[in-house]
Amino acid sequence: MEKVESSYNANEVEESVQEFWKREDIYARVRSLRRNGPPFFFVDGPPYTTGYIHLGTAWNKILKDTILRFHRMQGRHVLDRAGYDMHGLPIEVKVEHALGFTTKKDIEAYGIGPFIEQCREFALRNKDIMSGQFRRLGVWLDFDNPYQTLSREYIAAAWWTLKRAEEEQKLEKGYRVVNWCPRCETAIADAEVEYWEATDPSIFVKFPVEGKKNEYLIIWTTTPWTLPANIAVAVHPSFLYVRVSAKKDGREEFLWVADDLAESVLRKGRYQNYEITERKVGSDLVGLEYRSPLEQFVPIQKNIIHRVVPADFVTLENTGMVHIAPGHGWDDYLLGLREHLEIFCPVDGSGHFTREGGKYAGLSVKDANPVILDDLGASLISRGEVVHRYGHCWRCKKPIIFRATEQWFLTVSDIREQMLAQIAEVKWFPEWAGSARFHDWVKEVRDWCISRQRFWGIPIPIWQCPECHSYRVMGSFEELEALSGAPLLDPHRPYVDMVTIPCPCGGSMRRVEDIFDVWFDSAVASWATLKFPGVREEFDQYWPADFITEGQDQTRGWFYSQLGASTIAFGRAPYRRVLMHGFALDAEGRKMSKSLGNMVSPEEIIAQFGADVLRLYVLSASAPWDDLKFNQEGVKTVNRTVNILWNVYRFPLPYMILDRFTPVSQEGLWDPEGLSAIHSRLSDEDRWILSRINSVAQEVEVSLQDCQLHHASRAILSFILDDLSRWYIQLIRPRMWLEEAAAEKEQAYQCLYHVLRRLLVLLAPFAPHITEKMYGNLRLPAEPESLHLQDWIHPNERIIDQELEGMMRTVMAFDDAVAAARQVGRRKLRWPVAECVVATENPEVRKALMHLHRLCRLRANSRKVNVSSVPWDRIIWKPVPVMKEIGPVFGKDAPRVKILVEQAEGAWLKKTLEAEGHAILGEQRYEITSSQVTFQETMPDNFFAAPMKDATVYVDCRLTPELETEGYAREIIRRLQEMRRQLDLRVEDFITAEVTLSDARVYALLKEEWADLIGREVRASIFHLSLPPNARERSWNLQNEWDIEEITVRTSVSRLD
RNA sequence: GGGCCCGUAGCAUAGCCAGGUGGUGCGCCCGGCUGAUAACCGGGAGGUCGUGAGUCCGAAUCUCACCGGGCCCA
Repeated sequence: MEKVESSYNANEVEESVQEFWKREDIYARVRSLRRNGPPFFFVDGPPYTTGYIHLGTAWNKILKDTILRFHRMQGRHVLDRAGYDMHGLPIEVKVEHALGFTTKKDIEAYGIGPFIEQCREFALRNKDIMSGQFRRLGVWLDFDNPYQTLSREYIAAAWWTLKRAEEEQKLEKGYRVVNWCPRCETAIADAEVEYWEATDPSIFVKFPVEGKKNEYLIIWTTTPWTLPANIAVAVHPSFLYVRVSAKKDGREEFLWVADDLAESVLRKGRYQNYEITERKVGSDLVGLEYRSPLEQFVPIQKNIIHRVVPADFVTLENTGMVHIAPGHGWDDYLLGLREHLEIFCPVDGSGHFTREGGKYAGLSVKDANPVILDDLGASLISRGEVVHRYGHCWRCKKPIIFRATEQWFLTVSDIREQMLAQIAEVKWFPEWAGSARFHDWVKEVRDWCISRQRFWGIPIPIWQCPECHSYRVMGSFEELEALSGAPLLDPHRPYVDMVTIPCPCGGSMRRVEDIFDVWFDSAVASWATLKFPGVREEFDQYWPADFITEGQDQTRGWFYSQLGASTIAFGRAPYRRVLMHGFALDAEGRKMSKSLGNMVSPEEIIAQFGADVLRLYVLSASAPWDDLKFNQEGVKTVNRTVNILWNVYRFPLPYMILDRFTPVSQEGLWDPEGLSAIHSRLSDEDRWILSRINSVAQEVEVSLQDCQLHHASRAILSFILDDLSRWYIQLIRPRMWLEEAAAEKEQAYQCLYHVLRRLLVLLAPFAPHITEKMYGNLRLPAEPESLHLQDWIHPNERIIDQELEGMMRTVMAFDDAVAAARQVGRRKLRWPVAECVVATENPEVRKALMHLHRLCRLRANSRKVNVSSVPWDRIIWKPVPVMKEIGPVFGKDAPRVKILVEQAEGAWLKKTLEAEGHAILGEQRYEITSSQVTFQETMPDNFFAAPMKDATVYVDCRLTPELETEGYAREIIRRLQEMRRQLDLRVEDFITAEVTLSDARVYALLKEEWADLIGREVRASIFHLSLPPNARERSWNLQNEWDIEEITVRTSVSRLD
């Protein structure tokens, strides 16, 4: 053990600890220590390699690290491989930007090979940056050997999984409407669409009914560019529709529209008046044919037979008639299949009209909008704008469109029920994350479009013959190499695209050009991280995962993608327990985002307070599943508590070292059970703190098992602050100062050491640096070098004494009340008082105060602490006449009665009235009743009161010469100690000192009994107490003059060598 | 528009599932302590428990509606 001179400096402590971990390879040693323990298979949700971490990312890893450290200490062999998500559009977009590209054509011109090399380099570089940031948080995952979605072994797992899907007949090629990003020129999954408000045209258009003059169907749309692809109009079969005759600009028209909406539609179209000429339910309109208003601009439209079709999804909004373009909408597409409509999609991958788009060919859909509006001419009966939520590509943030294209799907809608059943098998924290939230999401799943028309990703291992159109799925590189007869050097594009397979039909199979949706990458993480299918043993031994934890946004993301892929491949969920955590928000409860400029960087907080404080803050500030509102004050508060912990730790060290203290040990190892032999001989406060540390251990253990990290961390923080620092340390300080060897001092050392060692174990998962630093200094030479090589210590329930803890709570309350009463009586705590009386009717309070009498006297600095029943018999009850009652009863005698009441003996009168309801006063024998008197409680002179729970505390603040003397003595001692400190003396140094008093009376009081004691207390070998004329003239190291209760005191101190 | 979660003093939170005087921390004001000291302790003020209705003898807690925030979806 060594003294710790400096106060807590987070970065100094943490840097030295991290350096120590690195130098001694502690993480590897911990892994090797737990190698043979029961396995705990954790899968790290892979962060995307953006190159920076934000508060939410930090929180995520801190949660993981704390839980994993807890399990390691319990002896579990924790599989803790970190993971990174390294493919996909965000990186492509970054690289495109760096190269100044705007379209896919630019990339193709540049060359896919060089392009993906840049992507790879970007991902690898950022992975390393992020690993460094995670390490600085104290996170112990295997960052030296993370799973990486771009690695060969990882890609092998993805290929294997697709083959499994094919075997299970869950892989399907389909011509379907998908979310499409025109900028990225690729399909994107439902999970990749972000919705926010956007302004679009809002138009009402009339479609001429075939064979009728001036008769029209009216539809509404926000996407004019889909009108060239219109095939049908949908009506609700049971809605009522009307044909109205309306006039505009003198011309009569017949318009079909839903009955309830007719008026608003006609007003929008500025029709002067209208008249209903016919009514029909929707089903009777079905089959009605109409023509496209754009047929002169889109020739193909002339050949299409447009008709009215029924659909349940039609609502009574706008016109009640819905424009259907099966090539441009999901509902439209499904309806098209059912009604055998043509799937017409005249828009290409970049969002431009094809030749089929007629006049609009070459225009982007956005640019086509105004042209189409012009071309509609009189068919456009109203145009406006609408602000609505619209989908955008979550990678490039551009608005998406819907396009019917050929894509590859996993038909997860087939296994919906199976997935729902698996969700119920998983243990969710909190429970509703699974039973409500995830369940509701999976209930609605559609088939998963896994193909993307991009470059940087896992190539989809499907080879197809351009001649006979048959295709084969490659389940492994070996399979491909065997069939193609060529080695596969890199499974990425463009290298893999060069590999061809001979087709039985005589053709040459080529790979389809698509890559996987990146969600498919991470979906296979739980087996890819075990190097499955390349290696089989670990998978058999560990899979499925014991635990994963991610943010609530991952419900639709990783929780789902893993479940889908795993249910297909293995028929079950790939995880057993899932903690869904919240989002990091700013102090106003808003989402942190770059555009709002309210991002909090973990690095800033670490620079100021250190990683341990950040960890404890995020873990204690809110329940893991609630959103975390970041609050700087909260961080400061945690920092204060950590600082106190440091002070609590360094305070006893000088004394322990001075006394050559050695903790109880067995074979050189500290013995956690070592105090049991002397437990019954320990003082109350010792047994209490031992009980408390076990109670806290119990709470921490139970809370951690239940993912209640906030409860666990708060219990520890409050133990440090309230129990250890504010109470136990204060109580045992006098014992530490004893000069001679004494059992009570030794016991205080033992107990404090025990509590600190236990606390370190509890706190290690939460704050791994500071605890490691403290452990390094407290450990015995034969013990492991690192705290993290120690086992978790389970609470010892035999040591927990609920009754004692309850009694101590009462004493703490008493302590507060005494301080309050003293404050009223203006008597400082340093000045002893003669007596404290606690008036109570609560037997528990009485028992606590009697039982812990010594502590009460010590804390109150009182000669006596007595317990009384209520009312305290020295309370003076001053009778106060109630004239409103007395007046009417006694009439003109009232003044006389008033005086009699005021002069009556209060205690007697109160007791009599309470017992009999009336009392007789004076020679005239006036009969007084309860309602005519109230009693004012007054205390004996010099007593001051303060309330505590179920009791009142009375403190006698009167000074006697004896008390006064001690008070002055304490004041002088304190100032001499202050001077020792100013001189920077060590605890063991001796001094010579002189105290000169301006007041002869006080001098006389002190001289007699206190001079020696003052000298001893301040470790003065030579000590003089004097009056001014007698002060010795000599030179001192330090001289001070003080004003103590109106007496001038000169103190002089020199160090004695 | 739908699902889930959250809304308690200036700020952050406990209590809510199993209804019965609303706790705690920070900040603020006042005081104290000083052999942990660029620390620490006590006291005080401060609350329509988002709003409104309902159930009940009794609602922060249960129910419904609405408002605000978050995540997800359409």
